[in-house]
Amino acid sequence: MAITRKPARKATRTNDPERTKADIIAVATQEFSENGYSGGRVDEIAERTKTSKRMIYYYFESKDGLYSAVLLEYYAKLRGAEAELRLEDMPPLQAVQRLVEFTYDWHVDHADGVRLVMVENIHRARHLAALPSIEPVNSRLISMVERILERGVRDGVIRKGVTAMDLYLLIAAQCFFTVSNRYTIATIFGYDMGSAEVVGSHRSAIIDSVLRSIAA
Amino acid sequence: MAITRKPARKATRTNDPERTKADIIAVATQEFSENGYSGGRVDEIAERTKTSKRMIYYYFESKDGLYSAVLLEYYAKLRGAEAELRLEDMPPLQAVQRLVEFTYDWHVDHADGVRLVMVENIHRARHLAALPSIEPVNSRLISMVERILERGVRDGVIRKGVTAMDLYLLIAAQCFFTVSNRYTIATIFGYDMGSAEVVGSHRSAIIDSVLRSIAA
DNA sequence: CCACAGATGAACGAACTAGTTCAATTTGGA
DNA sequence: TCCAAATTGAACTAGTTCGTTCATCTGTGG
Repeated sequence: MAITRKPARKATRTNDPERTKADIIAVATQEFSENGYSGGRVDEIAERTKTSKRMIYYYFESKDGLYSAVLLEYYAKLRGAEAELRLEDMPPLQAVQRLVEFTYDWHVDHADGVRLVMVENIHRARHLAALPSIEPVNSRLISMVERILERGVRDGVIRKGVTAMDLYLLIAAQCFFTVSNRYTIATIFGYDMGSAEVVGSHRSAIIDSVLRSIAA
Repeated sequence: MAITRKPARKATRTNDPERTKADIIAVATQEFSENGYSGGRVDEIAERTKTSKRMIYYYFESKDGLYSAVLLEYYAKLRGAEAELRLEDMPPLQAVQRLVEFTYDWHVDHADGVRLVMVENIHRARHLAALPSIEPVNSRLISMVERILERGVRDGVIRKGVTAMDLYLLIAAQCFFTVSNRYTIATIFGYDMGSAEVVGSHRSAIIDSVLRSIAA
């Protein structure tokens, strides 16, 4: 009798822990990226959630635990997106260009994630360091870039002496900065890196710069 | 009798408002850059200062006012350092290289300032925007870069089509990111951008990349 | 030499915030 | 059907934090 007690209603309206957890994390991501870790309010998160503060502590134990869950979720999403890029199958220069395009678009589309990473750096990556299995997964990206560089050098289209880390930092710095420092740049120079025209021209400028930097 | 009452002692030991203010700002800079705006504790600043909390509110009115003063001080220092660069007198490419070197070294040496700018961006430059006379002063830097580019194009050593903003962002992004994301990069990739060897090689890599990007 | 404005210190309070307590409800298995 | 475990809600608390109050001190102009 338990199965079809209220067939007209939804099958499971209450007691949906996964959905509840996901909802909490989504709201918390917004709150922490907007106000930082210390500035983020648990009560505020609770209020904007479909559930209550009690649930936050039930599932995540503490503010710290919730914040860590938010970070983990963010990096999991990023890893997932990167994994879908099949750069190994492309010609070296095209692979690099694709990586720049992806990285640029991804940062622009995930401003809250960028802010989260800023917050985490202010805290000296304290929470991130406590998370299990972060380094090995992301090191795959570096070896992927390494293989692209090797192929490029062999084909004579990429110059020797460029390390994978150099190239990755070159790309990441440009893409990250575009989003991370958007507001101070806009205030100081009156230059809005988020406006439609700038996004277009700046994106090409970065691609151009990266390709020129590694060209044979 | 007032002038030489205690010649053996210091002339003015107490009641030195300028010194007190400077002391407060120095301590506050550390506190805010370490813990963010919300995470920064006024009581903690007061305790580490030679003076008391009462003085903080006496001179700066509020936590907000103190934070704004810290920001203003930081940008004043940066402006001062930039003004001392006499790039106009140098050959174009040498001027660009000098600007990169200066910007890199300056960010590495002012990690607390970099953190402050991150904090300000998380708050969408709210405090910076409220500060008077920020934009005009810093726009001078852009026109300086513009003149270098013009000379470079005229001399045939810099390619056409590079805007001053593109070049400045290229430089600033690399130098800023090196310091701003040091901790997450170290945690995720096991690559310490603050270590002695990396600082050397990474600095050259950035100079190289910038020069290649603008070369004719 | 003295009054007065500027500068300073200690203690206090009102508001906020992370985390808890106590109790109720729902679910699924025996 | 019934019980134990999972899930949820409302009110509460202990500790913190910004900002203030009240009283005092310091240097200088008249």
